[in-house]
Amino acid sequence: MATVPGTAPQARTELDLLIGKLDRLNRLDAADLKAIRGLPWRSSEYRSNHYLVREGDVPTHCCLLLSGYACRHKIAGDGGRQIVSFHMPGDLLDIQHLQLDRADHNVETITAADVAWIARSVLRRLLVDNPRIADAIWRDALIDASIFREWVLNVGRRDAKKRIAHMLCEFAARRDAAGLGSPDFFELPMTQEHIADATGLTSIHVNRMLRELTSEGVISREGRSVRITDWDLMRRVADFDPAYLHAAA
Amino acid sequence: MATVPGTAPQARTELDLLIGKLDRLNRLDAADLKAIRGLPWRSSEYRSNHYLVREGDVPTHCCLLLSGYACRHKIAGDGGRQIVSFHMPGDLLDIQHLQLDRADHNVETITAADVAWIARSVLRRLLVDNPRIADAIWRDALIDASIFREWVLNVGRRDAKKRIAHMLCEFAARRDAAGLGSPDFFELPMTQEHIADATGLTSIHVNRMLRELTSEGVISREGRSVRITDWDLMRRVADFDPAYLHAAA
DNA sequence: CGCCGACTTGAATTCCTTCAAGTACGGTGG
DNA sequence: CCACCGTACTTGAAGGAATTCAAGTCGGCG
Repeated sequence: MATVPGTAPQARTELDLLIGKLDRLNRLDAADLKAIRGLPWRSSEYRSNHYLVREGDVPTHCCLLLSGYACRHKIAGDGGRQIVSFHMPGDLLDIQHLQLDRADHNVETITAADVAWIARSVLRRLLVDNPRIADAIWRDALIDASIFREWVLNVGRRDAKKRIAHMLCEFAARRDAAGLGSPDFFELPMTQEHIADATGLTSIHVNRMLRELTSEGVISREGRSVRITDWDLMRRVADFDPAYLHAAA
Repeated sequence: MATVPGTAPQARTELDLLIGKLDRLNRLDAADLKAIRGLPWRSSEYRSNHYLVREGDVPTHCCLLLSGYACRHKIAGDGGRQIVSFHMPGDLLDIQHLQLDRADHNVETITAADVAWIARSVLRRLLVDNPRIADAIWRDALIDASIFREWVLNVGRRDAKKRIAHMLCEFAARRDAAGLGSPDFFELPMTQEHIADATGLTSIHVNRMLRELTSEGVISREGRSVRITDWDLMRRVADFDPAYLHAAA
């Protein structure tokens, strides 16, 4: 878990994913880029299944995922886990802590991951001084909320196969929009248990449904790699309409 | 559906609920109050089950609920409806349209309601000019997102009785926090079908679970009025912890 | 080479849905 | 005033999607 102070500008290509994302949300100018690149932050490496934030924490820093994958989740009274979002490199994991003092959910790595920590106060100042960045980040937070709404629909009103297919579509579409690779073929970072906890199912049933999606020719699999063999069919099976992601046209 | 231009300050007690809510989220000063009271808006009355915003719309105005109740919902491909939030007087119903151009869900009245419409551009200017108001509104939006996360958990990982009980707890707690009345006894504005569509169940099963909650002495009912007879038991049955509402201590 | 986590498969069970009636209530018009 | 109607609510029985329980396989790693 080496800690690297980020000082030299040329060492900060890690921020390029975030900058690209914010620029897509709201066109940034040179001053904005300079402000982001000048942010003081320190990064740490973590193994898979490491808690970055725990429910109840009073965070002093916000975290940015530089590499690897993470999720946010809540634990029910009976111990059941509900994953509420998946995250990929370039995502801010807990931007709500700019305004809310206490964490209402957990943030945990799924794979090994590099995370940049930025002080809350520094980030707040950045937003006050750079309205374009502020707008971009608020848009990001509001899209986050839109995704939660779609997840409520997914878990509340779709059957198991559609839920899983929809989750795969969303992962592919967001990955594509973030410039992280093709939406047709990709390696899933999450286990079938992660998928189960995100879709409100058991991992056993996820396994069966993935099998069915495969046998029906919607996807093909090799290990954790997935190929969406028929996107047209997939969209129908998953009831997937990417409008809720509010990705730039 | 009479339309009343809001011009005379003394006619604007309708805004007091919103002002109270924002002040609770982030202490406002006299200038803030003046700015809010000076907002140009027009209000309309609507019957129950009236669409205020439709998925796909490009809204020019944001709406504020002055009286009555409303919900936001999405429709699945098979026609199933998923309600993603309930709203009460004083709530801004679609603040995300400050930043996002296209509605990703519907907003519909549950009861007869008075709604104030405020132009997007006017609201944006208000937030730029009044940072305290901006912070309050962003906090509100982030709490909204927190509630969505809890709903994902509710629908994904709790059984039918817990889901319904949790929804009742949330309604009571938010109503109480907004100063709209006691959390122990209240009239539900929504039908059992609304409850079903919010919890991912059928109205038939909602009916049976309400019956069970009643026979177990957790609640008592008369028409649509509900009394929570044993809050301690209710919290346990519902797996309810109000921390996610981020209500001021 | 043996162990552990992730994945796979089958059978029994359960919670919730679907289907099918029927009741209660408020509003409307004859 | 009351018959009529529509909406919301209630109840029972049958069916089904997903869970639970129980084994067992596969692959990577110490």
